[in-house]
Amino acid sequence: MPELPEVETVVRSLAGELAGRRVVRVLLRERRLRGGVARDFSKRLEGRGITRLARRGKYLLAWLDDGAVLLVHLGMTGQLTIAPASRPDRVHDHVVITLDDGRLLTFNDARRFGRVAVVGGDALGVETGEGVDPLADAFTPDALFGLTRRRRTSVKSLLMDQRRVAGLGNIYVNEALFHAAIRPGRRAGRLGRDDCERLVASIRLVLAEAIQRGGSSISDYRDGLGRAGEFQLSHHVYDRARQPCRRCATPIRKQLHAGRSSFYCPSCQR
DNA sequence: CGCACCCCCTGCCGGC
DNA sequence: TGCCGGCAGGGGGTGC
Repeated sequence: MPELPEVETVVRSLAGELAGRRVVRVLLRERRLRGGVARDFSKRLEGRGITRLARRGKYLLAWLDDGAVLLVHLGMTGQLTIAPASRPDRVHDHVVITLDDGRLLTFNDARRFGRVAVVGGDALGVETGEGVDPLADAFTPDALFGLTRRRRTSVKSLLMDQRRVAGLGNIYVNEALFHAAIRPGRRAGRLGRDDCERLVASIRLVLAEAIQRGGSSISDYRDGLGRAGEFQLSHHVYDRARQPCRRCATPIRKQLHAGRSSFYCPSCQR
């Protein structure tokens, strides 16, 4: 599921609900999430106030009033939702946080690839990585051009490497490369400045539209209030193998790159 | 450095 | 109908 637009949508849907709230109680029902949940997770959260929400790459950050940060990564199937106290228990509800207004903030994750942790504010960089956020001002054509120099890897692999660019996953890389008319398998080092200019603009545009439509709900994704997104209806290539290109009607091709499916139009993309 | 493979886990879908 | 293999938006590790 969740790439930058989905995490951003969760952040936006929860920001007003959580800012100023206090954590009353934490019920940790499953510690076997990615990396394992630390023993003191609940203790570091209980009694703390939540000051504000933010996003870094695919991480959701909730700043606490002691300077620490609750960090949530949704993995593939994670959902972080707020609901009335009357919400019944569901399968895969791994963390249930009771807030001071009685509502429940719940982390549900069928596959348990997600991660929750409380970390010191100064450890954020180490925990979340330092890749440039593609919506940040620092993500310029020059910056991307620099990242690609002397890189023999594919442009798709490079863009999905969270240590370099933080937030893009399989859906939005494929969509952005289609918009920029660049094939996923192109060697990063062979991109020209003009390619990087188009690619930065395409990434920004695709992400902005996706956020506007509330993200892509392929199957599991929901925002913080439980609502599905709609951007999957606007996909041009992702999960459209053998279907006609929306621009030229050529069948969309599916191909494996480093174990992940790539989708592209062999006519529009070069 | 780059990549081909593993792993982690559940759920769903299509084929037989 | 039921079973089984393959695949899925995530990341991490190893060995070549």
